[in-house]
Parts: sequence; structure tokens; C-alpha cells
Amino acid sequence: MITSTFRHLPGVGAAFEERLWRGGCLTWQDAAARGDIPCRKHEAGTFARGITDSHERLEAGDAAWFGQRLGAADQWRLFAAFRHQVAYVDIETTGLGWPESHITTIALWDGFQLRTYRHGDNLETFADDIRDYKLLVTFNGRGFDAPFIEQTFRQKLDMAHLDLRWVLKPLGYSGGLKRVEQAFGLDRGNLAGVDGYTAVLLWHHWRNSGDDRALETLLAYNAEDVLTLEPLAVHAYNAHLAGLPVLPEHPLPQCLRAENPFRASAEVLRKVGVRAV
DNA sequence: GCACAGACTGGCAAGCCATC
DNA sequence: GATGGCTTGCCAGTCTGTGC
Repeated sequence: MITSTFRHLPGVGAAFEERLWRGGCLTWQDAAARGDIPCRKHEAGTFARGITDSHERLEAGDAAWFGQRLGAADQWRLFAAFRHQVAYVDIETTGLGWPESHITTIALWDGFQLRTYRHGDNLETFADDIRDYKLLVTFNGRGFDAPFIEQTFRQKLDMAHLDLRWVLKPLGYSGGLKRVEQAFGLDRGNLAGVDGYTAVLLWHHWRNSGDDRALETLLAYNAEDVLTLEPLAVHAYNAHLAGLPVLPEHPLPQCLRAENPFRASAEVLRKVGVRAV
């Protein structure tokens, strides 16, 4: 899809891009081969340079370059091209505000390996690990997770960022992550009814009681969030693709949520006030 | 419960293009 | 050449709704 995208070029909006596609100009290669791109004269040079730059940046694996030039709702276009270098990330914290709150746990899923990070243990290693990825996938991460991470580690997350909240919204999926999951029929098992505030309670319960089941339940919740992001991203990609006036490439195969290696304790959840659903 | 990032909206300017 | 319609980009103000 990325080589059929023109929206990241200066002077190209939705209407112009659609005109290009309908005119048979489906890829950068088509655009480079044709001399009759119907763009404004003063932008013809810019457009041609943009096509050349796009080829070079894609070859260099520079997802950030495309990410900076695409709007939040169009970041899905990067997904297939950079799927092998995706980090699905979610954080839990002790509250909403900075700096009175801090990160308690982070979960990172890359499609193969699930890693978790804990305050007071290995949290700092996240800052190094995340550098290995070119595309960050979150839910509402543009407004919450990314700024929190950047402030905590004093490190800019300069990779492309696919925030599923804004990518799913135009498809009719609004609301929080849990509501979106329900719309997709994804079942959370005994983690249903657990929300971010429960994660705060689980952290404090573990710190105060030393009950390791509380920590594992928190990690189970944190892991569940990131494992869900992958099938949601695949669905969002395919749905956006299907909504295009032309279909420049095949949809991605369906993706199932990977198995969560952590187990939530029903007893601990009862103790922190979560009622079984 | 609330902060805040990002979306949304409307208005405006500028350029292109077809028509007269 | 003048005009009007269309498109894009930019800006500012407002609104939305999610995170924990």
C-alpha cells in the first residue's frame, strides 16, 4: 500500500490522490513513468522529487519520514510495509498526570516475542529495546503512552506511530479499546471488567501485600492490551484498503490474538473490587 | 474526574482549469 | 481577459473522548 500512497507528498490531498488512482496511476512507479501527472504546474517538480525521495526513503526503511508526512488517520498505510519491524506497546501507570505518576509496567509485543518491563526491575531496558523498531502501534498512544514514555526516559520516540484510536474511528469504531474489542468479538476472559484504574489498584496491592498474583494479574492485563493490538491493526488495514476507490494490493491474512502467557487471578481481582462478568 | 492531544470545522487565500 | 468552480494548504477556535 505504501507504494500506492501519494498523500505524504506536498500539495496532494485525498481528492488528488483519488484522481491519480482512477487515472491508472496506482504506484510511484506509474507516476514516475508518466509525464502527464495532472498536478499544478508549480508543483510538478516537487511532485517528481517527492516520488524519487519516497523510493529512497522506503529502500532505507525510513518509516519515520513517511509517518511525519501522513496524518494520524492515514498511518495505517505504513503497516504492511513495516509489519516486520512493528512494536505494539502499552503502558500502565500509577495515575494520569505527569510528574506525580510514574510508569509501573510496559508490555511490548512484536508479533513474535512478548516482553514486559517493570518499575524497579528492568524498566530502563525498554528505552534501548524500543529503538529496534520502526513502527510503533498503540491505542491512544499519541495522547498518552508516547508522551509518558518520552518524559520518563527523556528520549524521543522518533519512529512512525500508528495510533489505532484514530485509524479505527473513521471505520466506525469509536470508544475505548475495550469497547472496540467487544465490537470485534474479542473475549478477555476473566480480565473482562478490568480497566486502567484497576491496573493502578493491582500495582498498589502488589506493593503493599507482596502477593505475586497481583503483579501477574497486572502483567496479564498489560499483555492482553498489546496482544489485541495486532489483530486490530490487521483488521484496520484491510478495512481501509477495502474502502479505497481502487484496490492497489491484496488484503493481509486474518490474524488471531497470540496467547497470553500471564494468568489473571480471580481472587486478587475480587480483592481489588473487580466483579466477575 | 480531568488534562490534553488531536480531530474537526469554517474561513480565507491562492492557483488551476474550463467556459464564455 | 474575466469569471466561477474546484482543490489544496493554512490557521485559529472549538470539540471530543480517552488514558489511568
